[in-house]
Amino acid sequence: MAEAVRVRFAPSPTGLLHVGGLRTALYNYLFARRHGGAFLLRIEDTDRSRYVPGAVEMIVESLRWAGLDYDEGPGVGGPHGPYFQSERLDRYREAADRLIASGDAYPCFCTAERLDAMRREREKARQSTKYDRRCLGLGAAGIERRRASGEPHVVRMRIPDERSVVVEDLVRGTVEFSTDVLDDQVLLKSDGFPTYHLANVVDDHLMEVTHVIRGEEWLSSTPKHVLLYRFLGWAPPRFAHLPLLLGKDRSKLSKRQADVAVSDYRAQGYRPEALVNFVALLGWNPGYDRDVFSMDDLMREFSLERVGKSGAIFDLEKLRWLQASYLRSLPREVLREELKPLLEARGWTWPGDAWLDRVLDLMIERIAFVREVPEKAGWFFADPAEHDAETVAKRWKPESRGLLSRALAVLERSPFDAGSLESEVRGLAEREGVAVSDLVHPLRLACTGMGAGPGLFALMETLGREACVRRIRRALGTLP
RNA sequence: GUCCCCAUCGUCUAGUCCGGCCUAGGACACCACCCUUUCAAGGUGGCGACACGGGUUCGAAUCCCGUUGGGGACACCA
Repeated sequence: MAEAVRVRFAPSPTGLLHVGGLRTALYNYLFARRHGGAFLLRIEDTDRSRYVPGAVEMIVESLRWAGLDYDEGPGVGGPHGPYFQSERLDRYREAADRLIASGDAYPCFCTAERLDAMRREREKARQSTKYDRRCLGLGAAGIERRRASGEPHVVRMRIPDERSVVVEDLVRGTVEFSTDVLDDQVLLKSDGFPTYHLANVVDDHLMEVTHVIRGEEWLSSTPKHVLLYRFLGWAPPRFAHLPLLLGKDRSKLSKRQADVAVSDYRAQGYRPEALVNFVALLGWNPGYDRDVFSMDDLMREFSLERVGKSGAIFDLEKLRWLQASYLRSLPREVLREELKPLLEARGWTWPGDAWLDRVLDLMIERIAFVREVPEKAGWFFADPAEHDAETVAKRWKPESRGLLSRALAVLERSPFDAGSLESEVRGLAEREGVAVSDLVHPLRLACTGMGAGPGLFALMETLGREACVRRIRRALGTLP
């Protein structure tokens, strides 16, 4: 119990970081931080055929963006390196040799073709498709001869007969497997690279990992790992298998069902705090009614005991809500600086920072992403190209034209602050004997081209007299 | 097919370990109302679930068994 907690996130560099991977990494990270332990990143690049150049950098970048800094791993080093499995081949080879020597593993010369044929046949006969152990009986001399002749081979673990293997899982409790459903797993491939199972066990031991926190898809291969620890004479780590993240159709979340890459969400403008908060709540809860958590809060509160067992659908609605609320909590300067390049990209200019802050103040309650300012309120920056047809149909009445031209006359002389504008317009409405809204709606339509948006008087003040007068004149000219 | 896991509102979930405090709580979404020049934001309220069947018990969302449903794993991929 006094041992220091060490956990790891161990992705394979086959593509972008997946939101499911982000959650796994997050739980590992939070668990480490909560217990004052270490969080390591290890790259499981043992399948050279699936290796994607640049994937490591993309994964690291996504983790960094999300605020998950690791204590040991690529780029930061550490006492248990290297942190790329492809650079640790000698360790796996050594472990495999030990297993062969103890009789817990054996070389296998069967070709992929033979294995295929065997599995097909067995499947037809409705038998288990486990390896038939043809190479288990090979004598030492035979093995040596075939090895010497350069015949390719793998190393398989020898699953003991008729035993049960118990996995004590921190989230699932005791799970029991019978060894006769376990296959003689390949540990070392013919190219000399280890499979996941061997590499994972060897590295977790060598890196002194105390808790293996990973997705539920690994639960069924855990008995093999437990056996490997036993064969090697090592104390196994504690296991915690997290419920899966599901797509809308309730199957394991994958591409095609939604955007799954962390970078997709980043590109759409989601805040890392929102994504992290959202994903943290998919499978974990604090035990009391609260759903907004900063990373610090999570570090303080997280515990594996409160991780659930059932899969959670990755449904974006709550993420959008979190996103909007995080956006509103951001300082104006941050929003402003993010907004500038978006405006520049459209060729729009503005009077200065203070003015931009006013725009932001008027828009902040109405957006979830900074990019929605130019998308929904471009009229702050450029005269509207047209007037929204639906609004025209709904708000532009026969008497609107006359009302608007009289309003124009008033506005040309009125002081242009929101308070004065409001009392002028209200005064006019009273003199005309109409409702304030009969003036407000046409004015909004003229000034913004739209039927919805920030309060009219504040918006007009921000726009300024010149722009408002120009737009009202233009509306008078184009509207029926 | 075999093995393993899971099962409370549409979604995320509390409650399940240690049965009564649960006429099942919260959040998102949705609906209504309030605020209001619009749209939001905010406030108030509403809609809405213990998969099913058997037990055990004075009493079961909670324990047991079964059924059904869903998911995962069964590669020289991780």
